[in-house]
Amino acid sequence: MSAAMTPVNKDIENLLRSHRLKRTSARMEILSLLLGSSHTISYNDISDALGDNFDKSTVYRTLNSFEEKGIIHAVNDGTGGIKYAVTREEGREAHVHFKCDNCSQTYCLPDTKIPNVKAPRGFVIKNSSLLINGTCKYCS
Amino acid sequence: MSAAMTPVNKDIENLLRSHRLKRTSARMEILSLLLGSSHTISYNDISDALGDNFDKSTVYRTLNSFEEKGIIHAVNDGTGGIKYAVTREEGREAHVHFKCDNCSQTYCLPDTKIPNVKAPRGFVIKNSSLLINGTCKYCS
DNA sequence: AATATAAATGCTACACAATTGCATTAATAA
DNA sequence: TTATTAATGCAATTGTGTAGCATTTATATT
Ligand SMILES: [Mn+2]
Ligand SMILES: [Mn+2]
Ligand SMILES: [Zn+2]
Ligand SMILES: [Zn+2]
Repeated sequence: MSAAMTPVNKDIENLLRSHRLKRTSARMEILSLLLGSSHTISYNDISDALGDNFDKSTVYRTLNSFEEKGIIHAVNDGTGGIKYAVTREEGREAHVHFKCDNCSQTYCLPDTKIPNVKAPRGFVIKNSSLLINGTCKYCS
Repeated sequence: MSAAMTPVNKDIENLLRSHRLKRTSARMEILSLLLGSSHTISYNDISDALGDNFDKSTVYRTLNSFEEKGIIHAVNDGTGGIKYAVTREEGREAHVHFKCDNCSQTYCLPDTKIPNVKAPRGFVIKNSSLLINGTCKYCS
């Protein structure tokens, strides 16, 4: 409570304030996890990392709030259960996600954009998501 | 039971026999639904169409059998719950799926192939799935 | 046609992800 | 400091899918 605030904490507070979200410890800790992760994380990852400090519904509601505000985005890698990652500048455009068959982590590839495809007559494209499976750079 | 067999039923029987699956009424009816559908269908679609003639586990197991044999393929359109479609000749290659925001049906686009993407160094691609959202040709 | 065998089915229970209503508590504004 | 509003915890509930096991059925064999 009285310890000097780390820059990271300041960043998180600003992020919350800029989206008009109250600064609660659940949000601070969950957002901190998300910001510090190189890959997408699930409810279970959060639950494991934070113990049972927060109720399941709080965690899910927190993730939903972040997503509504655009702070994070959801990734469905087909393993049942949604994963999330912070949306960084380069990743605002629709980017590819990569699921490693070996370590089963799912990564944002913010610089790998989804190519345009031409749908058949009558199909109007709004947006698209591309999931790649394979071996990630840490496993190959 | 004694009515003349329709050609469609013969097709279905042959399909089952060619994959060494026993001809049961669950399989006949579920495969008939799948063959007759222009879009992917879910467990719930099957359950609605067939009433409670078949147990939930039978339906799921039937779908899993069909998928293992390659008769159908699974599509995850992010709505929670897997959908299935018969794999037709043109669709054996990885093709795009289209989820309509209006009618919320999900379609195979067997002629729209998934473009190759170049992943960052170290990421080895095995396969990929591309889901497009928008308005389908029946809704536009 | 009767029988044997292996597979499919129905039932029940369970697993897991996620959501909801509601009373309580905490964060911010005034 | 108080009032207001939003967030939280808890318990129950929903939704999707799986699993064990006794029973039934499809098919091959006699
Ligand atoms: Mn991403
Ligand atoms: Mn398809
Ligand atoms: Zn990996
Ligand atoms: Zn439509």
